Amino acid sequence: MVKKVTISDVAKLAGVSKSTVSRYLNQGYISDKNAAIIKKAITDTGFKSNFFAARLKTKFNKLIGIVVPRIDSYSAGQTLAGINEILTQEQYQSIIVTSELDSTKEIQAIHQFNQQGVDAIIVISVGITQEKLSLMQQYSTPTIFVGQQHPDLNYIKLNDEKAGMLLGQHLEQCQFKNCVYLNVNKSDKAIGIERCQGFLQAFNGNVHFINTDFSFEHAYLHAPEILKFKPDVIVGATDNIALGVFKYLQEKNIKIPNDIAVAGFGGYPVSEISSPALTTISFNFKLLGKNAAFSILKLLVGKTFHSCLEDNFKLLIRSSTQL
Amino acid sequence: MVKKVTISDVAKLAGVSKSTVSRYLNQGYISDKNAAIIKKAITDTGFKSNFFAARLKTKFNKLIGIVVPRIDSYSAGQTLAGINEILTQEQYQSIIVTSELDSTKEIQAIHQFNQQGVDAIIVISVGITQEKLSLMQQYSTPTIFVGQQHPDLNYIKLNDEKAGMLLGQHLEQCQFKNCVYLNVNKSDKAIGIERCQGFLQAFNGNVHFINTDFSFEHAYLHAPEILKFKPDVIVGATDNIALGVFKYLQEKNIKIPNDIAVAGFGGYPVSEISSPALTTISFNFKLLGKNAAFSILKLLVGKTFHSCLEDNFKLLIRSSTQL
DNA sequence: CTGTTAGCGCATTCAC
DNA sequence: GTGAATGCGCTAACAG
Repeated sequence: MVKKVTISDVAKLAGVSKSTVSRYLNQGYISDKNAAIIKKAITDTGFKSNFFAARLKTKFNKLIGIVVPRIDSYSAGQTLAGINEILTQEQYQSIIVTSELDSTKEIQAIHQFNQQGVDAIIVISVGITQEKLSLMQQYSTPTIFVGQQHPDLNYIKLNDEKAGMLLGQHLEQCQFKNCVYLNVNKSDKAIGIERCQGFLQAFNGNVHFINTDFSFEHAYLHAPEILKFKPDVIVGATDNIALGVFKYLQEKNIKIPNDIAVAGFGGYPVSEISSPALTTISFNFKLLGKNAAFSILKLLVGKTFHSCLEDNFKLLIRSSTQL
Repeated sequence: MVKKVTISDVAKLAGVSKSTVSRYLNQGYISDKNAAIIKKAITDTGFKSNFFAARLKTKFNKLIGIVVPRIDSYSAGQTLAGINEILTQEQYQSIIVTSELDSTKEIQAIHQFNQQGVDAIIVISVGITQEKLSLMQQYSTPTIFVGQQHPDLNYIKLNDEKAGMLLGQHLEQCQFKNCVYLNVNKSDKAIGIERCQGFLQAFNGNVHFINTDFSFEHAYLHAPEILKFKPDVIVGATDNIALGVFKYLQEKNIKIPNDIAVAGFGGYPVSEISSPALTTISFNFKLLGKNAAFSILKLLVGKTFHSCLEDNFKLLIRSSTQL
């Protein structure tokens, strides 16, 4: 068992002082000769800087806390991948905590990260509450909210309202008249309200609402209620919701789109495989994640950051709405 | 900005020594009187224990390093969710690093975690190499490999050989005679070799091999090569691979399963939505993740841990192989 | 450009 | 039970 190799070991091997090694590590001035020697010593010893020790000294740790609703969802995975791509290339690391779609847990996580002294926090939020706003006033750790917006917060999110309009327009053009919209809880303002309102602005037919959670299963189980409204089109607030309905309709031998059309939001890859393929608004979550990471890095170096709504999405018209 | 309040500030306010405060923080023996005083002093000052300082000292920090091939894949997401569920309830935190399916990066990550002084490491591995084996001998941080096996390592994985046999048996029973097996690189021993060999043990027809990476796109693009073999059944080493072929076959108007049957491994939810639904071996990745977390916690408290192959999977016979 | 000297904030002996 | 002393591994002055 090899014991941990510290900066002293490297210094000893290289025949220089610890500080010189430290300088090498932190772009200080050192001679080319020593740089080469140290470099070799580092690879020979397998040294890796202990960031906890570094942190203790510098108060700057290259550590980002990330709060995410769930880790096993497509959108979260994509967003995290985007964040991770940027953070990694900037040598940052991240600690991920899941909120399990629970606002209280989200708050706890933010709290915790602040105490632990991460450099910054990215919150993929399930909704902004009053409690969260006052929490943010207490703390000074740079924090950015992803997916939800509020004027008092740093945020970056997709323009859900516009996305909703985009799909609404399409279904309006298809001349559908009677829609069932499977929504999510309104505490998720972005999806539950903005997206939906955008849709209503563009779609002129009747719209009935049914509430679901985010899951495929829930949508599937509650699908029977939908048919009471005799819709000609069903919209899921996410692709998973839409596909849950899909499964039900197929089992009932109801033809899509001939009997009932279906559309969703998300652009999950699975929407392409379903048969018929699902019309959806395809969001670029990975890019959203990248931009969130870029933004937090800006904030971290004291640059100003402007909260924004992104347009990284497009309407994919597929067979599930085309006769 | 608020000035940093340290344990000394608390001690001063409480009129005791730093050690006493430290003891209060770490369930050491202190008088009830002092405990009360310190408690008050802590809330008054708004003191938060500096996690990094504590860690530097104790070397035991409830922090687990996780290496994962990609964060935006179904299997990784599920496994991480399982790991996370257990770790969270035990108050552990995790740092996740992606290897991008690259063995070299996986090694770097292991290296880094060792040096950073995480308590333990979980590696969702892309394959065991000689270099990795010798690396593990150098370090003493409890480490467990998930998804790949080697007698010299702590590992936990699904029994890929058995899974391969299970699907092989089914296709044999269906009396298919000419199979194209879309495999992955053999450096992934679990999927590239074990799973495949299990299949070959049970399936008696001809088998032609084509190599793919893990992606839907790659499989789709290389699908034309498959038809040269005029197969009656196509097997993807993962569901994504199978579904990439799916898309191609559908575009070519080749009927599944009538013209060619298709099957995969994984049990990704999307396999249920495809049309026809995909016959697959459904793995319980979440349970695998949970068990990995349980195992690492055992290792952490010095209990013995036995590497094992798990049978958390089942054959889902669906329309893609049933005439 | 480099080595020496101090701590960062905390946990942990060890005396008392 | 409690306080003084001692580093954890590293960075940051400070001379040289």
